[in-house]
Amino acid sequence: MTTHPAAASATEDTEVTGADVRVRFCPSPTGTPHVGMARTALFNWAFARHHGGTFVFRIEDTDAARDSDASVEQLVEALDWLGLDHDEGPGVGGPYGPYRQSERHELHADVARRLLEAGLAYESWSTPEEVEARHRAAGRDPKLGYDNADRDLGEEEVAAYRAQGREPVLRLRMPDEDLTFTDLVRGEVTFRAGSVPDFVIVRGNGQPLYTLVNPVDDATMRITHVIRGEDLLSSTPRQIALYRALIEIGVAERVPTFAHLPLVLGEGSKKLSKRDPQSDLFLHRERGFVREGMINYLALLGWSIGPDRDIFEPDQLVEAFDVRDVNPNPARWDQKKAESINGDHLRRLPLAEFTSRLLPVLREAGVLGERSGMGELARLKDVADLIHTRIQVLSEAVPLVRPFYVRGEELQIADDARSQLKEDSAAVLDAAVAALEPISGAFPQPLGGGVEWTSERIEEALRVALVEGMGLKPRLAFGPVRTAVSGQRISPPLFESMAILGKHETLARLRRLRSEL
RNA sequence: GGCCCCGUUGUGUAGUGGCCUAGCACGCCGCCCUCUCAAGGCGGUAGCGCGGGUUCGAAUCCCGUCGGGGCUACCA
Repeated sequence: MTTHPAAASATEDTEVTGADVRVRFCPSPTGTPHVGMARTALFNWAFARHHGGTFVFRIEDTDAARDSDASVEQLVEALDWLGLDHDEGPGVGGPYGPYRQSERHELHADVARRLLEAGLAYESWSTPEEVEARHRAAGRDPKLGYDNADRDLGEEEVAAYRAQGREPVLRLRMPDEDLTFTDLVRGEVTFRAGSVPDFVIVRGNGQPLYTLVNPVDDATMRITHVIRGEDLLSSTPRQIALYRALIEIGVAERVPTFAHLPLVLGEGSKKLSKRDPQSDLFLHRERGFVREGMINYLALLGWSIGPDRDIFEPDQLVEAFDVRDVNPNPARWDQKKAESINGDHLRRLPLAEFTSRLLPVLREAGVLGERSGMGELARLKDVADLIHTRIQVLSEAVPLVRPFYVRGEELQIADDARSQLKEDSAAVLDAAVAALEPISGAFPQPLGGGVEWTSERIEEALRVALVEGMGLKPRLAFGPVRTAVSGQRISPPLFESMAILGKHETLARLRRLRSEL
């Protein structure tokens, strides 16, 4: 992986390191942010931060028909959420701006003209139909692509085409030699001479294409490492050829180092498509992924921090990350693993922090109002403590927390919980009420203490009454009580829940279910 | 079809000639803990695609083969 090929030129063999590193994330703003895109951004960011280099954010809005401002905003929001801060970009500026491709047309047009003047690019008049017809006539595969037929046309031929009113595209002349480069992820990669035809860099209508604009912007922004998805691997020989041409006309000073990240696959083995809901970064956020969990899982898609560990914080990723360690195998998105990782991060959060991350989710779900009083928030912290180890994504907190914020009469008793009740449930609930009645529900005294309504007292009283008194197995004894208190078959710890609800509310719930039996 | 990439348990990975009777994590199964569910602890399940070499010795090197994937636009 570190073996060096006979370098095509010195500028392709020397890799920039340390603070001179400049990488970029340059999505085209179409649609909503994709997890594969987020992973690409993450690795670029981690690489830059690890080396103390520069992370550039550039909007590649080359395709006016598909690009949208809404998408640009979502991209920014995604980077923001993940905490992938950039040093240069549309919002923050920088010495190599502008950072929106659509604002760089003059540069692109100028470079195209110079390429043409230098004879490195040429005007091409063939239509796709004509190319295909020529292949057929020669008995070749019609799907071979452009045949370089317009490379060296004579004056009269050009004049004839022009007389027909045709508008030529501009093509870059590909070198007639093998193209080899060292990919930081895959090692040495070689494309055979002649396997890549001369490609279009400017449309007939004068519009420059991605094939031109992307390397030109990278070159002029002095990008040193191009870290991107494997789907772009096959366009690398074209870009290297273009870079060499740019160096010749003085636009680029070097060919950057490339690193192609493995694809992110969905279920099965197809590339995770934009249509797949699992590819939608914001859907995961809505489901309750936290930044730390998402970054951790994303990083695991092709990389690992060590042989016996896979939970780490963003700063530990930065500390350890090297794109050379990225595995070239395609990685499958595994929702279960992703949520497990997220659950680990949730548990790592201090209780106060965990609680505050829960707050917006609970408000969104209508469990809490937009404005909460001190009492409501204090109770939330107690409840959060009970569910802290019980959820993997924040949205799972909603059904667990809701019972603590409704009044007894509004509490929904789930069907599966109700159907589990036995004939003796009425007697159990009666006994529970009788056992709890004597415990004082008084509020704590100013200096603390004096509280009798505690989980310990509650548990003790119920055990004596139900387990010892009625001779019931604990799970049978507490089942009906749990249903009455939470409305659920499974709930946070029962006695602690009752302590939080308070005596009045607890007894009301027990009596209510009792009355329905 | 052409070009290119990839191939370790179901999934993600560790592994760069002997430390590998292949480690870790998720998943799955079981046990412990236990008021339910989690968390936690313990144990189990399952893998080097295949075939040839090279070597005293190969998951690791070479060749072939099979399989999967990407690209193949006047999209990005």
